[in-house]
Amino acid sequence: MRQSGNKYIKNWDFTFQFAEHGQCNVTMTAVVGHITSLDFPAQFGWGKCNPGQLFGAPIVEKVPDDKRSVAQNIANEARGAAKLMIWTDCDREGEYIGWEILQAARQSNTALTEENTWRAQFSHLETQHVCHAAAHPVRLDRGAIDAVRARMEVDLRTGASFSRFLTEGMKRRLRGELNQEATLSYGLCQFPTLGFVCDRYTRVRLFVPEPFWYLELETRKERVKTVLSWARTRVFDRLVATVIFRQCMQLLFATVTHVATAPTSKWRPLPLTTVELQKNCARYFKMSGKAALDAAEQLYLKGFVSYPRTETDSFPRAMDLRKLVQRQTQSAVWGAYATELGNGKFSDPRVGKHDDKAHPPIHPVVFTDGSGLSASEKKVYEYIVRHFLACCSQDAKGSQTTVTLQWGPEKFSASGLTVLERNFLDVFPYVKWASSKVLPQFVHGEEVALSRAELKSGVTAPPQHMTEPELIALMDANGIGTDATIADHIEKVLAREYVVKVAARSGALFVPSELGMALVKGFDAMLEGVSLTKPFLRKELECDLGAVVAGRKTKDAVLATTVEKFRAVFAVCASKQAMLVASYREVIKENQ
DNA sequence: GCAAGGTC
Repeated sequence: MRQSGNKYIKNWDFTFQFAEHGQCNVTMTAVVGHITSLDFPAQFGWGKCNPGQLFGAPIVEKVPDDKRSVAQNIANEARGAAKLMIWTDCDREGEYIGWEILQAARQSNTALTEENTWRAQFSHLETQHVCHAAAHPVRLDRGAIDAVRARMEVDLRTGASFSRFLTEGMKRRLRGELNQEATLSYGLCQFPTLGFVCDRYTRVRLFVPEPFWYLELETRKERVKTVLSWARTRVFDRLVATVIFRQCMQLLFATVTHVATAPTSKWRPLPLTTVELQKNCARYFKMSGKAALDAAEQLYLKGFVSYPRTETDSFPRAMDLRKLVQRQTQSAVWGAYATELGNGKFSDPRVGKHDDKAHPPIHPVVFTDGSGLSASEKKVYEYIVRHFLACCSQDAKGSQTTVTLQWGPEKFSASGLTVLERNFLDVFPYVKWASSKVLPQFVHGEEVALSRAELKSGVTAPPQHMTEPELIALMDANGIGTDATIADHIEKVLAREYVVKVAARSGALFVPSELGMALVKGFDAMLEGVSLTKPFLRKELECDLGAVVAGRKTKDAVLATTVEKFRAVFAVCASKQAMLVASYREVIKENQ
């Protein structure tokens, strides 16, 4: 092992027998994410050109200062190499990073080309799997490389142009009204994130409560009171409710039309992904998604848990999960449960539908009793272990009885649950599933006397303000950001003071600031038929990038149409900038 | 001073 010029990177020399190339002298080294970043040449820097020019400006690849040692190490080690083999994550970004590595290597060795560069395909680090990857390399995937390059260009051009436009334009026109220190940024991910928060806020503010009416029945049998709810749930017309109620009231009995008892179960969780970890830490521990991810990363660097950024919700078949369960038996808290699993209660985890082809689900690797960990690291470690043990358990089993009564023309029902086997629930206290009161024995066709029949009324409740787990779920569902960046985008809209985090008894809530609300209202007012505050443009881009990967579209075609689309949107915004300013003053006035 | 993506 030799040190490199970067303290995180070591160079390892060994020999290896490759199936295709025979015995080779190998140097294995590493990078730390992307090596290069896109930027505009100096003459297109901030304040040096009209922001609208950035849609057509040249773009250059730059090695940022903190990556110079990484690029230099690749160049040093590649000198004299006959072949290059890429072992980065097997996802789109990993493919592009592989291409960046090839460019860095070519700085010292132009004999290296895409023709003698090989790509190992692997998604976890089991020995067998890694050896198979070494023996069956493929080529770098041009489609994936092109797709990432297109994404980078679109993000840069749109982000830089709109951010400069907003920061310069808004501050100049709102001198004395807007904080002159502020940076007003735009990004294809941060604006939809802001949009979700504003949308919810507006729905809460504009909510008009609506009265509704419903029928409720009660029977008393075997001295047990059973409350039955209406099959229609509720109606919003008082007259309709009254007419139905009068009709029913002529009958003093209801008839049992259906009674059934069926087994039911509460499913154990799917193998843990990053998004799920962040949502659940936010929900159960009131941690921010960012704090949860940071803690998980620390745990990973200390060797306690697997790689924390993954979208995969199924374990590789070859993984020895029982061994991982066994390591948890020494815990004073969940050790007994792990021991039970080892003694025959182990069950193969459920198989989810997501696979990022790069990492397995998050799981504990090494046991720790938590000493030496921070408070958040302890919480996150315990969550990861309990989630993993729950995955390797059986579903909870129960029995559900449902009874349906016919009262005149209307149907009513009640159900009772008996939990028979708790299984994973014993190690996973975050999920609640409890037996309800046992229903009395109803018999099909039986006429039941009613102890109470009521026409009740209620009022619809407003939606609640946005919570962090809800926001994370919305971003995930709409393709805003990735497992690794969702928390960053939330931090970004907070840092820009577009969104404010308000403490509440149930956990933090997100509401837009006046500035955030003004931007969303302003952009929505300026534009027709296209929205910068909704997730659709990002989704369209992701869809086009998928087409590039699949070879249905070329990078240049996607870039041409996407950049043109944003150039046109930018032109509209630039011509209607007064509307943004008006929107800001309007929001301020409304709040006074 | 700008994006979003990767990561110790």
